[in-house]
Amino acid sequence: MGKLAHDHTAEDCVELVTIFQNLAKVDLETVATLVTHHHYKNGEYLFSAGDTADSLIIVAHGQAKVFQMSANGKEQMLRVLQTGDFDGEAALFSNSEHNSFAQALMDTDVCQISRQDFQKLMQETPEMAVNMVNALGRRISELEQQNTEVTTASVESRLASYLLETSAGLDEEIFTLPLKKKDIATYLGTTPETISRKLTALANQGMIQKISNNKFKILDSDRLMMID
Amino acid sequence: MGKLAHDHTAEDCVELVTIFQNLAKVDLETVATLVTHHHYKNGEYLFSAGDTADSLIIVAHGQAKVFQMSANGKEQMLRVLQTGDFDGEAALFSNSEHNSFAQALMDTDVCQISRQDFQKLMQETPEMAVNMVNALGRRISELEQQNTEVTTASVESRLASYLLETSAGLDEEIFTLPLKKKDIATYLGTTPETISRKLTALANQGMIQKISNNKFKILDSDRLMMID
DNA sequence: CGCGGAATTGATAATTCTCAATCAATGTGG
DNA sequence: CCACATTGATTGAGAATTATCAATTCCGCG
Repeated sequence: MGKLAHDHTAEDCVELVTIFQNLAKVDLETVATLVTHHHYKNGEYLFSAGDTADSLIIVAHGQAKVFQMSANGKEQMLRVLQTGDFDGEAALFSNSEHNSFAQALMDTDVCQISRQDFQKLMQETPEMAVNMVNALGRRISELEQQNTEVTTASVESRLASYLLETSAGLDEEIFTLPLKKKDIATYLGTTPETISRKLTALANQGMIQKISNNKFKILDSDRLMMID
Repeated sequence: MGKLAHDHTAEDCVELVTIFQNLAKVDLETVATLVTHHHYKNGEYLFSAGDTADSLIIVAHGQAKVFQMSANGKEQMLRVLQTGDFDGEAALFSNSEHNSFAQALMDTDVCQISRQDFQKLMQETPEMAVNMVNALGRRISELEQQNTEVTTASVESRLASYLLETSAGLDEEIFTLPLKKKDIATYLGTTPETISRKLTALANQGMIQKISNNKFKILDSDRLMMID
């Protein structure tokens, strides 16, 4: 019944993910038995709006975009789930449906725990609940930050922040944008055309370098931060 | 040492507040012993940026606005704490400073629990931690919703939503906006002038009625919801 | 090699901001 | 209780940013 020790994906789930950090070894083993994992190829859906939302979904490796569909059929980007990020909705509210979509942007490994198991886990492992509270708190800060930016800063400034965030934590000088311009646009609250123009503007001002369509190099991060 | 049974404010704290709901009677009594309470008059500050953030702050009665100060000295509204709402920052992250201000908008009663006590409470009362996770989850949903609106909808639409939210849950036909136009403006990501004009526009279209400067009446909530 | 989605570019329109002036409301001290 | 000061709200006119619509162009892929 138990997972094998060489089941790397299951290990990733409990090791990589912040909400499972600082847990006692026993608890980690418990978690491992409750977790199932799935693989998604680029473009496949982790879940869709209307699906029953009955489990916590954690990205063990890869990237997935989470977006909503508005009444007129337009996509609204919510966020990109990176390795270690999770989608909370399902685990938090009882018997709800997903109101958003999640789609893999590359080959992606996902861990899942059913809401029931997860709630029990929190009851039995307060450490775990505290971790969860911290993770949610961090997400709230992010969202408040993002809200402030959207209501305050110009598109050029928001785009600059986005480039800095996206490139952060990468060793590589040159980085690839995971999203299409259309998605970046709805994420930043603007249009693909404006993204195009502003990227060109930033390049002309010597702050970034366009390598290809979706590959860029940051040339002057200080100046990017100062925009607006 | 224990609180008296007639200490209404302390009771309010544990009874009104969602994160203390569904707790066993014993736990409620524990909570009551850990809580201190304070009263603030209109305009007084609950905390300021730079203050040590070492306790969870819960509004037992009244209203307070939470805002940040940008580099150039402009206020950016973050949210209005209503009765039962809390400011999490302090309780969640260790030894941090407040990066925002909270100011009472009317006579306001506040309950406080030190972070230390609150963390211990979560460890010992998993129910409590689960409540907290739920509360934070709800806040995340709100913020995501708000984000989507700001990036998607016109000012007129956002203002309409704001009016509907603000008036919701009030029996009274006529309601008073708790915030000054300046604050509503930064909250919605626009300017006081635009707020003024859009309110006039909504009134001209017969969707709302201006009673006075900050008193309004919703005439056609259906149409308000449909804007944009 | 050519098809098709994505990106770019251009021209124009719409929304919202900014700045400035005026007006209203609120509170204060004599 | 009134004149004055102060702060907030409104209105107008012009400017700026960004959206929209349309036309190419680019690029990956079968």
